[in-house]
Amino acid sequence: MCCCKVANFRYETPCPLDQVWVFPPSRSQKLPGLQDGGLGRTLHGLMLKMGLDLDQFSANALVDTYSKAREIEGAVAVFQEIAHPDVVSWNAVIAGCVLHDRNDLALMMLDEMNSSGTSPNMFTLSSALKACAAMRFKELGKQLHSCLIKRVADSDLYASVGLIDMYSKCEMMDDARRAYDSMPKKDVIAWNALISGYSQCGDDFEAVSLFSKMYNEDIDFNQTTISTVLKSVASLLAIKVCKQIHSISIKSGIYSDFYVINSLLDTYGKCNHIDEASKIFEERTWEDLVAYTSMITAYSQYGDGEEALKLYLQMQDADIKPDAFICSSLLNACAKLSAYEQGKQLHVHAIKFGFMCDIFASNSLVNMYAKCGSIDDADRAFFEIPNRGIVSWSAMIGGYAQHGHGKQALQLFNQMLRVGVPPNHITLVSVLCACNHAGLVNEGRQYFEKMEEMFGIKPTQEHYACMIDLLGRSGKLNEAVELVNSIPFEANGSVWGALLGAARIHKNIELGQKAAEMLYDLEPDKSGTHVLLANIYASAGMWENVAKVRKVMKDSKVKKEPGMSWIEIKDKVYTFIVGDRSHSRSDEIYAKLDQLGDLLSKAGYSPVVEIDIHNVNRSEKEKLLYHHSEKLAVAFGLIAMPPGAPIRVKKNIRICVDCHTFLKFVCKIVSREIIVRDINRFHHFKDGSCSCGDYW
DNA sequence: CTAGGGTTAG
Repeated sequence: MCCCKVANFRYETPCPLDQVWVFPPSRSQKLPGLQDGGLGRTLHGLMLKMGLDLDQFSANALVDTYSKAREIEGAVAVFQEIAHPDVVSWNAVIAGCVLHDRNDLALMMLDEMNSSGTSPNMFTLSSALKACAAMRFKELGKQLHSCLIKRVADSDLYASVGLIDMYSKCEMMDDARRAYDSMPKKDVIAWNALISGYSQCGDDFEAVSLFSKMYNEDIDFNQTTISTVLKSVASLLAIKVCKQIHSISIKSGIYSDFYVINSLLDTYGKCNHIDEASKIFEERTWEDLVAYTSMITAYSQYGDGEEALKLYLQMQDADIKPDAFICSSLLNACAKLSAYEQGKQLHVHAIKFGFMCDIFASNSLVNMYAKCGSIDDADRAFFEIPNRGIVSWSAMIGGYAQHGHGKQALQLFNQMLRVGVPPNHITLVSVLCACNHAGLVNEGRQYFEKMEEMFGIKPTQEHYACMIDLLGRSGKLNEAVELVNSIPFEANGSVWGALLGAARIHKNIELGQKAAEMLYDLEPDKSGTHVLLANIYASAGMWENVAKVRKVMKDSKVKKEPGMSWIEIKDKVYTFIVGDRSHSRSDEIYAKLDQLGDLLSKAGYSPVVEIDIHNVNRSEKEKLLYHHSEKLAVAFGLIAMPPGAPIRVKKNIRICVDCHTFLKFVCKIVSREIIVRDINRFHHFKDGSCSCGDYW
C-alpha cells in the first residue's frame, strides 16, 4: 500500500508510482546506476592483474565509466592506452571532460581528434557545443554549426538542442530561435532549451509566453519546463502566473520534484507572498540549502530579520552547512535590525566556516557593524579585507558618515582615490552625507561641484537631496533654493523633503508651504510632510493653519508612523512603543524611569516639549514624552544589560529634542555610553554630550 | 560502448 497525493485528493491504493506520476522522476531523483568510479577502478585493476588486454569495446566502456564517475584523470589515462582510438573512444573522453567541467580540455581534445584524422559525429558535436556554450565561445560555436550542416544531412535532436543552448548562452537569441525553428520535430527538451534561453537572456515575457503556448496547445511539458519558466515568472513578479503554475504542477503530478518545489517557493518569496512561500517551506519533506536560501532571503528582504535568523538556527539543527551567500544575507538582516549581538555571532560563524574570504560576506560584515552602531568593529572588519572593492570602501565611508565622523570619512575617501579605486555614485552620496552630518559645508560644496569633472559622475536626485540638506541645515536657504531651481531634471520627493526640513529648522513658512505642496503631489501617502508643515506653523504661532493641516491629514486618512524602538539583549530583540506596558519587566522599567527622573531634575533637566499637531495638553504631553519608546528601551537596557556595557537602541523615526536632551543627562548620570540609531544617523551619547553636536 | 534542457545568487 502506498499513499499518493494526486491533484486535490488523497487516496490509498496499491499503486506503483509510475501509474500515478504523469512524468518520470527527474534525473536528480534517479539512482546513480552503474556510474561507480570505485567499481570501474577495481575492474580495471583486475583486468590488468590477469593480464587481460582491453579490446576496443571494453576500453571505450571503461573510459565512459570513469567519465561518468567524474574521474577525468582515469578516463584520460585509459583513453591514452588505446592504440587506435575510434570515434566512440574520442566521444567518451570528450563527454567526460564536459561532464567534469573541463571544457577547455574538451575543446583541445576535439582539436586533437581532428588532427588525428577521426571525423567528429553527432555525439562529438553535441558535447563540443556544450563546451562552447559553457566557455561562451561564439565563433567556435558558429564553426561547429557550419560543420554540422556540412557533414550531416539529417537534423539531430541532441545537436539541435546543443545549438539552441550554445546560442542562448552566447546571448544570440535570434540564432537560437532559428536553430529551434529549423527542427522538423521538437521534443520537450528543445522547448525547454529555448524557454531557458529567453529566460537567461532576460526576455522573461517571451519565456512565459512560450510556456503558455505549450500549455494551451497541449504540448507535453515536464519538471524542467516548470522550474525554468518559474525563474522568469519570479523576475516578472507575476504572482497570478505563479499561482496558476502552482496548480498546474499539482494537477499534472510534478509537484514532487525538488526543483519545482524550490522554484515555487522562491517565486512566491520574490513576489512578496511570504505566507505562501513559508507554507511550501514548512510542508517540504527534505532539507536542502536552496530552500533555506530562498526563504531566508525572502525574510531578510521584506524586513523580517528575526524570522530569517530563526531559520538560520533551524538550518543548523537540520545539519545543513550554511554558505557565504546565506551569511551575507543574514548579516544584512542584522544590519537592518541593529542586532549587534546576533551579528557578532554570525561573524564568529563566518570565521569558523571560512566565509571571510568571500568579498560579499566581508562587505556585509562592515555594513553590519556600522549599522549596529559599532564603528570601531566596522573599521577593524574593513581593514581585514585583503582585496577591498568599491563596495567595501563605500560601506566604510557611509558608516563614518552615519556616525558623524566626517573627517575620517573624507580621509578614507582620499585614501581610496590614492590606491586607485574609482568612486561610484553611491560613494559620492556617502561623501556628501559625511559632509552633511559633520557640518562641512565648504567641503561638501566642492565635492558636489567637481564630482562630474573629477570622477565623471553626474549628480542624481540623491546627491542633490544631500547637498540641499547640507545647505539648508547650515542656514544657507537661498543657496538651497537656487540649487533646487538649477536641477536639470524633475526633482523628486527626497529633494523637496530636504528643503522642507530646512524650512522647518529655520522656521521659513513660505518655503515650507511651497515644499509641502510639491510633496503632497509627489508622495501623497507620506505622513511626515503634514507633520513637518504643522510644526512650522506651530512654531510661528499660526494655530489656525495647524488645525487646517490636522484636518487635511484626518480627511486623507494619512496616519503618522508610530514611533518604535528596539533593543537587543542577549539573543532577543525587544520592541517598545510609547507608553508600552506589554513587557514582563514593565514595572521595573517604569520604576527605573522614575528613579532617573528624580536624579535628572536635580541635575537640571526639564522636559522639552516640541509643539506638534496632537491635541494633547501640556502635562499629558509631558507624560507621553516621558514614556517615549526610546526612553523605555534605554531604561530596560539599564536594568537588563551587564553593568558598564554600552546601550544600543534603534528607532524608526527621528529622535525628538526631549529624548535627545534626556539621554545626554542619563549617559552622564549612569556613566554609560548610549548609542541611538534614528532614521537618519547615529547618536553616541557620552559624558553628557552627543556625537551629533546637537545638529541632526 | 559515446550526446541535449532545470532551483538560491549580493
